[in-house]
Amino acid sequence: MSLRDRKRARTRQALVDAAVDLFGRQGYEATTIAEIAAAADIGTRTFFSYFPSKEDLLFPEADRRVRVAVDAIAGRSPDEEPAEVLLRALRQANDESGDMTGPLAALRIRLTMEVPAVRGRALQLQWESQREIARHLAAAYPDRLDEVSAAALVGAFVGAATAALTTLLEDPRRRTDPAAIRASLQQATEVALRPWTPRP
Amino acid sequence: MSLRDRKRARTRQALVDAAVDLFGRQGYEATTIAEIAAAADIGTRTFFSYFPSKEDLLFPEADRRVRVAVDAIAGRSPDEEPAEVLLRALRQANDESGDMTGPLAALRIRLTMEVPAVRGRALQLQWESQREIARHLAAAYPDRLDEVSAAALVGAFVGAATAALTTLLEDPRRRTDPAAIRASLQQATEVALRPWTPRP
DNA sequence: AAGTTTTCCGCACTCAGTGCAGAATTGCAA
DNA sequence: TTGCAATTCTGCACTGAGTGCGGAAAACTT
Repeated sequence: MSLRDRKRARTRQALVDAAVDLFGRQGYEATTIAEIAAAADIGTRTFFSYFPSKEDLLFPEADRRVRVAVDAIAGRSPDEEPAEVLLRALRQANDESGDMTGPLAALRIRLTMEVPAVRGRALQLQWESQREIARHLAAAYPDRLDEVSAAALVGAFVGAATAALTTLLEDPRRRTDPAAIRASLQQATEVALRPWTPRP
Repeated sequence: MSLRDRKRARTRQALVDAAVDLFGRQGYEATTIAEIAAAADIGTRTFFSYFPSKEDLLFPEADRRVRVAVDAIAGRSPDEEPAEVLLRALRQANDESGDMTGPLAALRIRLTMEVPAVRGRALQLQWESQREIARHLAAAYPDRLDEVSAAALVGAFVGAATAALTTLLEDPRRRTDPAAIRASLQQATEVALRPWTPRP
């Protein structure tokens, strides 16, 4: 890794840190990009060569989750059902992306609920991830899933998990309890996948 | 309906018409709000008392679909399963909202795929609809569905249908033909909902 | 050390969106 | 019809996101 790359990574991280700090202290909308850039000690104009928009500061590793999920699909075992692979892939994406904890994650959850622009960006990123995963899943099971069915399967799963998790996180009591969250996520995935799994 | 209300409705429609025309001819991003307002013969400033943003011009009846779906839930028969009611509600929302045909609908489909800002708004509106429907469904089955399960169920339905429909509409041949769109919608909901329907 | 490539960043700009205050329009009552 | 109150319209001034451009600065290469 060259000096250039290291410096660039450092600046990028500084931007995220500055943003988390400022968003947390003054709120999202009250913080301008100029302030964030100043706090990270770069010119305002330069900000846009690191992030395309203000919202993206909150999702600095959006592609990593997708990569993990895609790898999980690639590493399927020969007798796994599509729904099983998908379940494993999404679980792995949540576990391994390492993005579930820390101040950034907490802030992201809060702002996604409170600020429409952030929610919009979150939904858009999720949508793109979902499509990418569906493409890979369809490619992994060319004779069992056409593209439309794969999209429906992934859509059902992600939709159920997202909706359930959001509803859950709205309750301030449950929001703080990791065990409750994990349990409900489990419940949601079961609801979503039940129709696709073989019945007794 | 008073003069005021009628005039207001007429202006609102004029804005949508002007926007459809301009978006279609020059593209979405190349059209400014000032142009649209001028075409509808109102001041630029006044635009924002009709629509909160440029994107919303493409979704002028966003609440109607939700109302239809909620009414459908309210009119359930006593022995209907939650999934059946939901299926009927979503079908009805698509059929009755009358928003599936005409130049606005065609433009909306195209721009939702092509312009990120439009897609973001579409996803956000869908998200809100979904939550509203989930709330009503949970209220309709207080002893069978808790809030989280209802959210998961609706999320799975809507997610599957949306993903399937989008994948279908990506085919440029189908996208231009209203009959094909209707057929695709039918097909998409069938694919998406097949797993939930009773098996032979 | 000199030249090449990449990154930085100030400047000027466009456009979305907001607050405000006054003008215009409409509704209502006498 | 006229006069008054409520609502709506709209110009003005402003903020902030985001872009294009061109030159300065930094990093890489030989």
